[in-house]
Amino acid sequence: MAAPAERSRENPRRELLNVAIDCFAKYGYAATSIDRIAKAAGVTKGALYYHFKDKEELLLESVKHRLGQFERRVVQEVAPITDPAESIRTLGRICHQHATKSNHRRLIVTLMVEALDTYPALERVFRDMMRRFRAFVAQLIEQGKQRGDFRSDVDSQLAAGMFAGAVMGLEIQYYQDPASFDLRRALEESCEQFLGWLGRQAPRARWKQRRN
Amino acid sequence: MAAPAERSRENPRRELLNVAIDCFAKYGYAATSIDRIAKAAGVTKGALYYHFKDKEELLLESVKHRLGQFERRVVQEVAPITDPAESIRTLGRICHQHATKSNHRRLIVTLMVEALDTYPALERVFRDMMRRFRAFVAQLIEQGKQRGDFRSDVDSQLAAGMFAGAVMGLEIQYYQDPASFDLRRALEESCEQFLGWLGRQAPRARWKQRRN
DNA sequence: AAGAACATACTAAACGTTCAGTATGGCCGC
DNA sequence: GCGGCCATACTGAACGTTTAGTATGTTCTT
Repeated sequence: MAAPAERSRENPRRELLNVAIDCFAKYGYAATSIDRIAKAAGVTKGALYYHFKDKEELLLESVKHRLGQFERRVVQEVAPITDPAESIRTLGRICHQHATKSNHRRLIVTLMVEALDTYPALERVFRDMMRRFRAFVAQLIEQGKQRGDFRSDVDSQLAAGMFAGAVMGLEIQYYQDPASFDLRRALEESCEQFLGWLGRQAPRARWKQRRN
Repeated sequence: MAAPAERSRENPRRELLNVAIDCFAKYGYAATSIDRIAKAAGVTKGALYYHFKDKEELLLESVKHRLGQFERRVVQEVAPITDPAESIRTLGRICHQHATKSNHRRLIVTLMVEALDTYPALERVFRDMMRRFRAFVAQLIEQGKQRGDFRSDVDSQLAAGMFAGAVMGLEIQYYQDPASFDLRRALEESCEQFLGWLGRQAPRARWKQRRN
């Protein structure tokens, strides 16, 4: 047997989960049939049901796996940084990596939208995740305020939501049109825009001497 | 006839399309069965297949309807405005309205994500739409540059993508967690952040005298 | 009475899930 | 070193359900 065979035979469950993650990230939940995962893994449906209770278990484990990896990575990379602005930039870079070099972010974004009003369990997982994410960013912003780096008149929670939104929206445009959308530059500039906004003086009574 | 019956009996096709739009916007394409639309409309499948060829025709008409309305509304409201900054703000307000008072934006965002690598026809529709949207915003930014309102050292196309991304990302967070996410404020602040960024002097060599 | 506007009843395919059976590899007494 | 013994890791077929789509019957309108 020349071996078109398959991957490392040790821990086949993990192997199947990886294939499932790829499928869910690319096609979403509904459009990923058990057969599709099986075919992609070079096995039959039975193999999947040997290792997993049902399709939902596959899904939830996929999500928890990628979500956990992403969040651990964020905490681990941001924790040692003392400058909040640099923390924000690092966050942007991690998201970029996990949106291009791996499919962490794509899995999250895709399933998060699909879950809306459709898969309550998933919906809760992602809602909680987003709340954690916003709380994490908000705390970074609070640090920046206390250091005097950031304006004190911004709502940290709101600002965190704005950051999270920018990242997600850019990612979606990239997934949808990678040929004509430069995710790296967009994310970098968005970070700088965000930091510039946080760093400026309270911008009241701007635009006084307007031309029109 | 006292008539608890149903909506305006005139143009039942339009009626059914409206119901379909609501379902697609809320549940997406795959999770919306023909029976679900029929039940929501108070009819049976027969009625739907009498007026529409198949599910895909229903979908494409739904999308084109809402997309057309949205784009016409944008052009119509923005056209008479001479100040590009005010145009951007208006764009933000329209998106807010179409994300909260109606389901235009939700339909677009939901189906756009679901279509990724799954429904090629839909994918094209949305990819083209996003390109038009970015081109439209980019042109507003160009105007601002020529008026001297905006910095000339930003890539208009890139900036347009950043704006589009911010809007989408905020909307998703709102759909997912309306109780704890204030879309109006987030959109307003994001517009101001964006305009502030466009309006400032070229921000080179900032952060020279840093504390840390 | 005839056609438009449906409802009802059905077909066919896809899909998730179950299950009986099989191949393979390690282990253990002998 | 070999045959029984068992666990792991599957295969392949079948079942029940869901769902898009169709065929045909029914009612209302004019």
